[in-house]
Amino acid sequence: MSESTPARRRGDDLERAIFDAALAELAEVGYANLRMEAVAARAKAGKASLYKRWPDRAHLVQAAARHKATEVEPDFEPSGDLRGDLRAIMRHIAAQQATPFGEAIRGWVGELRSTSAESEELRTSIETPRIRIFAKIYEDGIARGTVRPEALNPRVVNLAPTLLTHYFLTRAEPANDEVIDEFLDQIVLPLISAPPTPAD
Amino acid sequence: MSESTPARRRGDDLERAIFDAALAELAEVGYANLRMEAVAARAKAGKASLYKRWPDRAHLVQAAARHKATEVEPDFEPSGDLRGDLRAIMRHIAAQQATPFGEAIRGWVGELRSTSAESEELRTSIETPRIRIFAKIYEDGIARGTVRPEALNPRVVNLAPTLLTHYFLTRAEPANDEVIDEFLDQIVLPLISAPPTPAD
DNA sequence: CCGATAGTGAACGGTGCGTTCACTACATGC
DNA sequence: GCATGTAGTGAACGCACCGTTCACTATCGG
Repeated sequence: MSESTPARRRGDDLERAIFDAALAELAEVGYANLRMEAVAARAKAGKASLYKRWPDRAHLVQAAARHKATEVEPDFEPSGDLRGDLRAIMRHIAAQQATPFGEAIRGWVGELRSTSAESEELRTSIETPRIRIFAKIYEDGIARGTVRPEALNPRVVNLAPTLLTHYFLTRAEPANDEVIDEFLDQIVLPLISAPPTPAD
Repeated sequence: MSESTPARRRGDDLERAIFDAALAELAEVGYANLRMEAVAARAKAGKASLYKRWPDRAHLVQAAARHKATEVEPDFEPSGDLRGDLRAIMRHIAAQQATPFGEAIRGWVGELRSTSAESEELRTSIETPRIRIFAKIYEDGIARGTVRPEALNPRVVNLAPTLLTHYFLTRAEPANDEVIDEFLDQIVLPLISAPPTPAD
């Protein structure tokens, strides 16, 4: 029968199951109330298997977040509609924050104390794909003359994600569509848009 | 003698002592490792006195942060030097984040789950005085013609604090002077500055 | 098919939580 | 200045979860 041998998992297989369990628990109870025992039970794994891999809750959650973060972002091709493209990406990021992944990030932030290689790694693994996409959009806009070349400055490229992340971290939920539009129309677009070419 | 009667404190007196102890502990061990017993011991108070006032660690820290936040910010008068004024205020905020207060904020963020009246209150009690100061600076700049009137938009007024807070939350430490200058020169000033009055 | 490797599940001591209780210091009204 | 109520102390307690250990078992590779 199907019950007799429950098919014991190992290695990456098991690891993925643990990540899934951790993220599911995060969604249900939040980082602060995450119990290692609950994660283990949910993953149908022994606690020892968790502690064999990660020294504590913080590292487990960080690893789970990194796991999710590295799942390939769909490659994005600018459509030429600058505002529309930015809006789509920003909504995508906000939607991601509404996910267990967002809860993992919140927990990670709460636990941060000193700059560690691991936490730097998590941060860049989240930022890098976002930077790539925004840079692509801005490059496209620059080529079309709608965006100022200065928009490619790293801090500027990171601005939109920064606004979304800050909003998410300091409230209970991600920015909704209206807030995203405000970010766009009041901050991002005014900053990056090329002047209306008066003498061209 | 001085030792015989240790002068038992009550009410606000005791409460302040507890806040001080909590903030000192936060500075030493961080939010994640904050122990109620340690706070009580440091404040030379009974645990019961803590739990009489706040239901748990999260509420205590939130209250301590609010307590610090409402300590009056020195009233700031714009000097006319837009960049210099902004730089001074931003450095002030960054310095505040390097303080136990910053650690309290980090803990509060990590614990946030749903929008509660208390957490909204903490957020606005931090934002409001900052908004007042930045608005004052921008108004002054508008009067002098160096700042665009659109700078008074709430999201724009909040931009500089947002950048600082996001930086602080996602790293182990607050923005240093160089980062602040980059925020100013690459984001804030380009966004708020009035165009160089070509036809005036 | 056998040895090595990796996972399971239960048990354990330790620690901090949040509560309770008998006791004590201070504050107030008389 | 004495009696009474109020607020704080400090120790103790049960509990939940932590992180570890161990005897056992399933799976993998040769």
